[in-house]
Amino acid sequence: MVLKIYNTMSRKKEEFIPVEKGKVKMYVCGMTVYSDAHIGHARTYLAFDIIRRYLEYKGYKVTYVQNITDVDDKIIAAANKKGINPLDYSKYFTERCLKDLDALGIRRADFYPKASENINDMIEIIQKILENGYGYVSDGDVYFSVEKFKEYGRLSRRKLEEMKAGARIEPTEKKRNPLDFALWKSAKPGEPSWDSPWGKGRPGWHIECSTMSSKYLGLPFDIHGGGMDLIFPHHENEIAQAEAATGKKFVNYWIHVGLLTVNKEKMSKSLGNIINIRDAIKKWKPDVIRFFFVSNHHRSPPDFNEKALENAEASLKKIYRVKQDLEKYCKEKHMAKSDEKIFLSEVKKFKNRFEEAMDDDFNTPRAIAELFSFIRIVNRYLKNKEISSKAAEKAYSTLLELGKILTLFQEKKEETEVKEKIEKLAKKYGVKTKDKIDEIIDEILKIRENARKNKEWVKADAIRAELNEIGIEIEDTREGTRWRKVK
RNA sequence: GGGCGGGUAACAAAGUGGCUAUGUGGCGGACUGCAGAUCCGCAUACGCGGGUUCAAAUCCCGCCCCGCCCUCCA
Repeated sequence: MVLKIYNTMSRKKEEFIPVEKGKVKMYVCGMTVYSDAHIGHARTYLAFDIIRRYLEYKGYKVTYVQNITDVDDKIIAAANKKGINPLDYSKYFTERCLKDLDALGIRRADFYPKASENINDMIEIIQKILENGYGYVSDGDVYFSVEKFKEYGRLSRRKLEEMKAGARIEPTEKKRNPLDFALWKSAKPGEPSWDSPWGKGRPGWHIECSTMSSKYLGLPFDIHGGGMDLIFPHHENEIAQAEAATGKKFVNYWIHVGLLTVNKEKMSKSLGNIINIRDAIKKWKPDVIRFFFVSNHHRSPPDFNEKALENAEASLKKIYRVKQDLEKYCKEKHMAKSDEKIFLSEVKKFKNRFEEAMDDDFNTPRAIAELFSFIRIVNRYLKNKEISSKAAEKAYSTLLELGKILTLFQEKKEETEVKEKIEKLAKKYGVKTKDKIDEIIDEILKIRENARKNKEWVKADAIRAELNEIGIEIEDTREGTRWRKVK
């Protein structure tokens, strides 16, 4: 099966062919670290985490680089305001932001190069740009001359003349063309600065990505990504710089993810509606937030709102239930009632359809739809106990394998916490505590079973409610009471 | 003003020139002390107006509306 990726450069889905067979090199624009990571960051980095997971699933060896912008106007402003050294300030937030993403269950990239640690490489690239005639020095600053780069505007589909017309850019005497952008900024008091052939200063924003991506991945590399908002000017400028300096093609596939809104509004500082990851996970579990994002296609803009998250939570529960049911079924040593070839072919079919969806520009909502269709089939077979435990295991392993691509099933069970609560409950009902949680639960259910036999409904219902509270779902069936852990 | 992307049932969200998307919610049924889960079935769609076609929500044209970018931004 062929993987197709929607390439912003061509605005088409293209067959994916890596530069080097069996390997994928991807670079995603990372965070500017001056405050906590927010759910917009989460949306983007989760999307690329899943892209990376799927590429790995397809057998590619993926090298994933994400930069850290730790030298920047906003960082300097924020740090100076608090009287902290800007580099210390950004160092603090680098750790914090990465931990925020950890907390959400987003896998870390392979490399996190920092702007402040790659200044020399940036200077070299700027020198090459100057040597090749694409830039100029102006009073300690260095600028890129957009008119010299004939391809300028190709990614964002803009023409230089049109941009000038509607530009809101302040004309600067230092720039020859208002659209020229800074490669190097001369030092101002209170700013971190480095020595350069043009005097003390610091790099412009765009140059770090051109530099670090080519340094870590070589040119051209396969995938470059980021939020939609970065198409212009950031990515446009990155292309100009990298190609002007090296004469090589920069990137083969550009992937841009849709920007998140909150209650249909853009998330921005001015609206004051930025939701930090830290705050979001107080209200919603990480897996719920992840599932919400995965239910949206990466290129469309998801809207973060109460109802949508509740939906995600309910849907997720359904997935956890089959997982638990399959686990139990496998342990119960069932024999096949009839030919289970059909069931096994359904498992295979699910895998194929899932891959088909993911091969189509990483279409996670479609993959989820296939997942739910599969769940219905599994439930049907489980209900009638038609299949052997071995066949169930096949379904189970497939569910886990594919689910993990969508970042499902990665939550560590909060075993100790649950155990404590169960033990408390056991004590209440005079059940002797045992080593295994499962056994304690079984004991408690015996108490409840007795109550039910005596038609002590209040007591029986109370036990059920209490277990539910802990996350244990109770189900009375003809063959007795079953239970499962639901997060 | 220029560029880009959208408008799908109660909500969320895919997709597609004719064949059930999917999940949550709703309704009915099986099951059941109740509840829940599960299964079976049902209902509610494709912004508006034209056109092409045997057939369009899907293609074309026009219109309306929304969002994003053009300034730091994932």
